[in-house]
Amino acid sequence: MAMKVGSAPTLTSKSSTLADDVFEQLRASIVKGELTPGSKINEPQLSKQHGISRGPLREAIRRLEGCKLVEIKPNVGANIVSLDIPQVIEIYEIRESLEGLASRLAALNASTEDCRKLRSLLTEHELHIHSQNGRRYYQREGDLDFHFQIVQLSRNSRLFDILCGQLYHLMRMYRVQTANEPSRPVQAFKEHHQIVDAIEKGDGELAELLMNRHISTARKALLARLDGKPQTKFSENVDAGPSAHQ
Amino acid sequence: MAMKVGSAPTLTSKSSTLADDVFEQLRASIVKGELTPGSKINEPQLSKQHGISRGPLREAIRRLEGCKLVEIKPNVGANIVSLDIPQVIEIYEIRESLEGLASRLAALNASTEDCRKLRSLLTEHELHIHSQNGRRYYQREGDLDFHFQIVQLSRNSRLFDILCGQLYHLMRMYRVQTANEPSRPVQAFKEHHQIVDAIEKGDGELAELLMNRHISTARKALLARLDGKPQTKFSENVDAGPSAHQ
DNA sequence: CATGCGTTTATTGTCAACAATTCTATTGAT
DNA sequence: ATCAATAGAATTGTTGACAATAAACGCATG
Repeated sequence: MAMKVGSAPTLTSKSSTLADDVFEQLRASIVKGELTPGSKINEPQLSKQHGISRGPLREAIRRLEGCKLVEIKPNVGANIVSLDIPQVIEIYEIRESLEGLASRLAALNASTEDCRKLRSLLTEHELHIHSQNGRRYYQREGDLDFHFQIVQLSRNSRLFDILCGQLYHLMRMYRVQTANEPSRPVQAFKEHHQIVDAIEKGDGELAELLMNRHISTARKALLARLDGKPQTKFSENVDAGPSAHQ
Repeated sequence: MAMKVGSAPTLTSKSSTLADDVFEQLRASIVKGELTPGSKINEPQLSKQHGISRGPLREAIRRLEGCKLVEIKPNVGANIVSLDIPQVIEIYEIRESLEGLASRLAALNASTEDCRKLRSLLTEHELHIHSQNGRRYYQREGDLDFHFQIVQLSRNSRLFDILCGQLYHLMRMYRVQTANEPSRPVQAFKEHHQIVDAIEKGDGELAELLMNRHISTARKALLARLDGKPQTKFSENVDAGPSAHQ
């Protein structure tokens, strides 16, 4: 089996509980697609793989349920969630509203130093836009990194929880599922800069409007694809076979 | 009869697990204020009170954590969340965005039958607005019932989860804490009707605008109170004394 | 009298075993 | 051969006990 499921937070870490550790590991595995969407969670198997008992594992699963990464049916078990396009569109609708709000608040709160960091993040992304190998990675993660920063600047902790604690993980998961890098990198990059422009000026309403448009564009692209391929359900292999990889 | 969000599932209920049952009970207790905000959760005590073991109880607590109704610190325990005014303002900001979205979507989706139900709900509320005893109840629960219906009509399941699964419970909790019925019942009532007007016409943008204003008004009222009383932290008695209620 | 330290107690974290339910597959009948 | 019923296996739900950590207490000491 793969020894290193999540990265390495295992340095004499005492202050965290087993349930919390395995929760983060499982969340990473789900988002990366190592746990295939739609597949069933086998508690005895998973507990053995992670070297823990079923007690903490079940608590971790309950946390995953809270993040909407698994769905639990009583007396049946938990399944890794599988997003279809209509559901992703729902998420985009919510992102549109909430990140618009975040941008407006960010424009009111951001210091000049904050804006400088945003710019540097964007210029860093620009370096990777035209390199082919960096393209795949930075178009996926980098985009969400930018949005992550905006949400932080809003200084609304609950807004942060909803977006960064739930929706962004689902977005990453979806993008890994479909191997879907944003289809319009250079245009999105320009829009990011325009949003920072508005934030820099402290123009909250403009920042909100631009962010709304920015996300709305992506949503409409997805909607167009939905009309094209009427029924695209990912990962029909709802199999949790033992030792799928080895 | 107004549909309740999570009412009695106790009819020969076989298909639910102990953890789920006690989760709903605890959520109700927290929202009603029977479990005082800020107080600590004692697992042995609670498990005895509910006649279950600590295993399912801990799973229930983990679900409560997902709803942001308790906060868990490793090796220390879980505390009932205590909302101060800035946090409630954060929630209002999010509601403003999300319920605006919900109203816009509702305007696109609502059938004439849906609108009729909305109207009947409002007329039912009107009956109770002028009766003194009904005032307290319907101004609290009735208001959220209306918003609940709007969210349902949006047909965005994830939006429903966020608002009705998290934020509304926190709102109820806060209103119970402060014994705070909305301060402007008749004006709010009018605004509700205007929102239904817009939904009936299928005017999504207007519905969104009106809902935004509607919630923004409440938020600003809260903000004014914040400036008046600079530091209002509810329930300073962060005590988990034995038999706190009796 | 306050303070720091060691002990005691209580609570949380974890585990392994048991009970209850669901899934699977074999058997038998039509 | 198809379907139903049933027996078996596997998985989930639940429990009580044990270990580890944090809180509470007493005591000695400066």
